[in-house]
Amino acid sequence: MSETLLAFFKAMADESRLRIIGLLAQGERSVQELARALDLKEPTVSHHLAILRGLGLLTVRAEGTTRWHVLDHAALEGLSKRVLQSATAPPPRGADVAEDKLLQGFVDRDGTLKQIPASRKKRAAVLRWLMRAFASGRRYSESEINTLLQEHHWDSATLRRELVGHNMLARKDRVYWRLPETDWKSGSAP
Amino acid sequence: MSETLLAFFKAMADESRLRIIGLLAQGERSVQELARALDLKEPTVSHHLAILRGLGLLTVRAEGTTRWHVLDHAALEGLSKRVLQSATAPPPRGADVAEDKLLQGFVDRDGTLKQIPASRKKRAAVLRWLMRAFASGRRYSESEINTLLQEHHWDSATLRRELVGHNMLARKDRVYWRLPETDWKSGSAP
DNA sequence: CGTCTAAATAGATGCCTATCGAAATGCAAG
DNA sequence: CTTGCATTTCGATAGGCATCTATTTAGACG
Repeated sequence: MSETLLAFFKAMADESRLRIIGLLAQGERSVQELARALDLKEPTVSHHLAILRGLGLLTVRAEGTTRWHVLDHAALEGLSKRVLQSATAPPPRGADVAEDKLLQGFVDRDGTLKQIPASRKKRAAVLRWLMRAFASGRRYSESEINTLLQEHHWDSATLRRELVGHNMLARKDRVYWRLPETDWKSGSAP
Repeated sequence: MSETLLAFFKAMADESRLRIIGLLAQGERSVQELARALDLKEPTVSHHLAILRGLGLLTVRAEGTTRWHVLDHAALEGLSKRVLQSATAPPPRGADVAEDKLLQGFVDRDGTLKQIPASRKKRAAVLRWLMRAFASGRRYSESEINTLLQEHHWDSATLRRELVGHNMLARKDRVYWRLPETDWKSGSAP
């Protein structure tokens, strides 16, 4: 998934390949034609075409010894849409593998917390996930905290109390801040 | 325009920067935090942040000596949309500067030919633009020609005849092919 | 002003890859 | 089978860029 993202951007991050895409969007072209149009040698063009083929962006048709390449508009559009969606997606879930499955039960794909888990262990996992919204070293007002939490669940007050109870957030006066992750184990039950 | 496109893809074509974007999508982070999270040195992170700032993707807030960076979601989404639109756009008009203005009067943004120009000079310009759909060296059946032309105008028959009359397409039996551009000047009136 | 910390800049190094020439492959035609 | 052409594969080179160390700038605090 994420590999495709990187691969896609790397493929598009080259001027020659962008120009090739432009030409192949207009119609079929042979390697020769492309080489002449771009002022490159055939091996170079072949190299670029291989990369674009690897992403499934091209359709090839052999006619004798020459190969006619053309852009697969649908493939490009599809790939782009998927890439953009994941690139501009709202707060993504963690890269952890262990917790991820657990979270999928309680967190919607758009980042909405469907329900606050009753089980202490599961609740802790969800709270850890919520902590991704808070940077360490920064101080937050209570209203800031609520705004951030409400993006995931309506009951920001409960979540805020839970976070403090699990030693993930600390509070003094009306100011909150993130505690180091090493403290999170020794939570006193709320 | 096209520079922005390349710059955007180059900026996104790096794993470290993608991870930085991921982190800054969740909330504010300092350079230190990012360096620790990514296992990189501060100068490296600083370098990446400068590139992302250059594209206007980040918002920075100074607090003492530390700078809190955060992703500007709107900017990313806007840039992405624009980039994708131009990357997946239908048959683009020429890179010529001279003809381009002329074409804008007859060709819609989506590539539809609104009207076949009556003036011979303007008609020739439009026909030249249509020829971008045809590769040299390839042979086309009449139905292929019609299919390609109908993407731009319903009256493919007239367009086909005009293209032959202007020495842009040649015809023998029922097969058509593109003529070299040097022939296009000496058109015998249809 | 001197010191401490956070970040930016400068300069050096190493990896990745776009590009090329040369050689190999594949296909068509005599 | 041999010849010829279009393309791919191979190996080498060079330029770009991510990353590092070392240094400089800038703010906070006494």
